[in-house]
Amino acid sequence: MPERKPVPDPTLLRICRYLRILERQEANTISSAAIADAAGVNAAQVRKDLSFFGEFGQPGVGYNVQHLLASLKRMMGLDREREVVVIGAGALGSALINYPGFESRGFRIVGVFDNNPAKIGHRLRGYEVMAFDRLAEEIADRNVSLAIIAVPRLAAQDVADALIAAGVRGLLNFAPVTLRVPDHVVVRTVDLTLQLETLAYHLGD
Amino acid sequence: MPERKPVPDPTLLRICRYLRILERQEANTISSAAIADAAGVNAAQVRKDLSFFGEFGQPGVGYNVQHLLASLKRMMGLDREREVVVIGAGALGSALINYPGFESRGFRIVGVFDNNPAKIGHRLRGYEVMAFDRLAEEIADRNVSLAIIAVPRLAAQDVADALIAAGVRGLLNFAPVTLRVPDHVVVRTVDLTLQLETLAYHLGD
DNA sequence: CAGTGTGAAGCGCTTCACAGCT
DNA sequence: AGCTGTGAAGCGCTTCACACTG
Repeated sequence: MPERKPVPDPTLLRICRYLRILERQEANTISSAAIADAAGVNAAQVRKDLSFFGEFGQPGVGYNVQHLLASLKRMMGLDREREVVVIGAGALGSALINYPGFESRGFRIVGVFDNNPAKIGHRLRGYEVMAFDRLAEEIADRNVSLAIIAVPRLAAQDVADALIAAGVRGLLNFAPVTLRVPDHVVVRTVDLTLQLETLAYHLGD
Repeated sequence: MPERKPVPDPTLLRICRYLRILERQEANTISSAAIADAAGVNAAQVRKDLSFFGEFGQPGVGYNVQHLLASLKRMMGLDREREVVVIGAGALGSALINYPGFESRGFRIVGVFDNNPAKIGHRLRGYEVMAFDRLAEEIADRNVSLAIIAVPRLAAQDVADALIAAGVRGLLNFAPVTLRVPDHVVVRTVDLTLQLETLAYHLGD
């Protein structure tokens, strides 16, 4: 039996933050109020979020940290390793390749691709940079379902199309463009400049 | 007369995306439907978003691209340069320093800081890496109001505190932690792993 | 007529408030 | 008493629908 109601996206993002908080926790038990405080949200929000996945707490006591952690990881699909490929071996791709947060959360980078002949074949932080024409092969061989797109804006849609054709079902896109993908593919776009721009707005003049 | 109603945050983010779309536009005129299509949103949404800042369109015709572009840039506070400092000269900070999207949108990096003695004094992509103890001085001298935090999680809050004490009012935070800041400071946290984790959820098994 | 601007309806997330459990 | 789980209220963003305009 899968989940009854679709889980709101904001809830998913917060759950991941709760995971971080739980991992840093020393005590055996934690209350929704404590999680909420650490995450900067309302305590009812925390309980509501958790309720999408089941009942984990003990009234009058709180949540067992280890139990909650394990349960949430499983529900979020984070209880196993996942293979990821990175497309684009420029400055950003290079930084992402050994971003510690990926490995430590079970995302294993199994391939780095670029179409710049000057980069192909060379090693980048321990990974051999491969040409685009090996994309489909590697993705199929290694059962990759997630990809990180760190290529220039104009190349992003083509790269996305190729990845999807090769069987990738989730894209983390760093190019400042709205990618068109079929329904069965999920895209998250992280636009680094966008965030700075909204900060500029809030500064006023 | 400033804005009447507070502009919703989702609207601000979308307006920035509309800016991108308008910049790539060749025609003189564009309709809300065309903008909406390019941005992947509803046309009414586009019109409503724009209406927070004024009336820019001509019924039966659409919007004058150049006029709308200039108006939105002004309203978003993006019609001038802004000085930014980057804290953390690791892989991520290094990638951000010459991320082309920043410069091209008027964000000028005027200082790079790190507390690693092995890095201080060295040049990184054209910038001299400075020690933390020069933070306050540089920020004051150069009238910096925005900062990018690209340091490890445990250092992020201290760095934020120092930046705020030095007068910075906007923080773009890449550390996976909820920063505590006073009301007059705005924080945007970009958590790279978070996005990947929600993708894992959507993959199902 | 094609397309904007907007009041009003719709919808979904957040917060409240409290019953119920330990 | 303390804290969870949740129906219901609250609130804000999104979408609709249409009067209005060139």
